[in-house]
Amino acid sequence: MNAPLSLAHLKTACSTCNLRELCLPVGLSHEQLETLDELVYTRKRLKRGESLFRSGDEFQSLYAIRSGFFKTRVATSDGRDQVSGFQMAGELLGIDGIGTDAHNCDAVALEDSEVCVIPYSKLEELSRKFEPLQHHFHKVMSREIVRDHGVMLLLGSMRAEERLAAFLLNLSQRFTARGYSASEFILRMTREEIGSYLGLKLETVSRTFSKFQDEGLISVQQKHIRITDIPGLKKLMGQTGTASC
Amino acid sequence: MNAPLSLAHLKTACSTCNLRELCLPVGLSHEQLETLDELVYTRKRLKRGESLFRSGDEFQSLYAIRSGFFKTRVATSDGRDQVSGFQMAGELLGIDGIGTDAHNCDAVALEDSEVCVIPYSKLEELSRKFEPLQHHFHKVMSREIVRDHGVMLLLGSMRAEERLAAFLLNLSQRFTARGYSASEFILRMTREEIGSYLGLKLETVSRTFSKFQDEGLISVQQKHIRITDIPGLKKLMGQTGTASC
DNA sequence: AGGCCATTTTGATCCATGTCAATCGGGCAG
DNA sequence: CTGCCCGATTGACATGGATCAAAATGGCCT
Repeated sequence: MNAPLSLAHLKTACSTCNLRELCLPVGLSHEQLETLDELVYTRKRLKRGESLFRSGDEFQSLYAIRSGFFKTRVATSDGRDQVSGFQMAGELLGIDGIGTDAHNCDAVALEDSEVCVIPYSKLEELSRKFEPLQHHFHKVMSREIVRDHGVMLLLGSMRAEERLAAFLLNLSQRFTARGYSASEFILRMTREEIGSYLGLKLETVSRTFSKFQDEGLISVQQKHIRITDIPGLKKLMGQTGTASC
Repeated sequence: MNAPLSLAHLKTACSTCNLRELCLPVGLSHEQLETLDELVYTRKRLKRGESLFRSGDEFQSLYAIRSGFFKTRVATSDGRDQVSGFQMAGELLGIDGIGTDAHNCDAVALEDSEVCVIPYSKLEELSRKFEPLQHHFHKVMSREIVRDHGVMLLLGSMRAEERLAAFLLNLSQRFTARGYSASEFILRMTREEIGSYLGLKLETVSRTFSKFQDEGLISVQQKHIRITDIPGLKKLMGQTGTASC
């Protein structure tokens, strides 16, 4: 009776999660990590297409992605909307809700996914007791702001080709950080969602992918992407590129 | 000898600052406020055109604007840059630096200004002891993220007229919150800076202002703006507009 | 007070991307 | 296995905003 219980505990523990180097616990010692384990009571599974939360929902928890892929989407009052980000394993969803106690965007699973539910009040409580957690949480929020500034830069001053190149390189880098191939991956989102994120129409995204292919930079087949010339893509966006996006 | 000292203290105290309803102390009781007073040791004055910090500078402190007007500016590695925001009294500068321990943008005074220097380590320390401060600081960061999403929406899906309308309405609202006129104000930034922020060229900004004037929505004379038809501007951006920008 | 230079305004033209439309292709349900 | 349907591709054309250019305005420094 003891063994199964501790096993169950093990399954939801940050201290044994293989994403701990990417997620909230990053940089904490093993002992510190165990303190964190009390943070996550529940997990939640979502099927492709399901929403984790929607704009207007009461804010209660943050969510750490354990597996899967999400998009977040913001909307204007007149019905237009736009993808504000794509999130993968180890990344945090829901921060937008803290400021107003209600979520300000929709988070939608783009494939079957699983998230760890982090009650926000608990996170605040723990991070008051526990300096490294506080510090790291602040860093996560700050980096989100810096990332957003990168997207603003992209939307405000880059041409379609540069936007797509930046987008692909960013995905590549994030896949690399997760131990996947830097040059070959499956796009979980549609051309329309990419376009929405990058401030382009889906036709422009499609055409630009084709153009990259003609130029030997990538090979595309529907959602399957292989980057064949990473330096070439980087050059396209004016050297080494921005840190974020 | 005692009196001058306490007077000097009074001058830098959050508890007596007339911006306390807009700044970090918002929503705190008077007693709680006095705890906050130990946060701000120094103020700093800047002349128009001076930088408060630059991208790459070591991150040490946040800055609360006491008076004046700032822009922040992010840059790509290939030299392009873009205004990422305009900040006025009561708003916080420097949050971008937390994530990497270095600033990621430049903050430039657009008029002679004064800021309160908030040592970040002190803020973390105090907000561990002091729950309402922690909570409010998190809210400030979260709202910054939501604001950025609003700008992304604007850059990604609005036309020039809508962007300008949103920009003017946002300024109007923020001036109102500070007790100034909602309909009449001085633009502290140039057309080029407005254009940079909104992803437009300065000529487009100028033309669109002229168009608004022809349509009776505003009257412009160089940097002096008077909004004569607020509902008209709102209608232009598809009803009541986004919360942020 | 005067003059200079930055900023703004306005005009003419161009081009990147949007729009509209048709076809194609692959994955999934039955 | 087959057909259907959603998403992707490609083409033709339209257009909003960029670009290039010139003139006007006003703030600021001497």
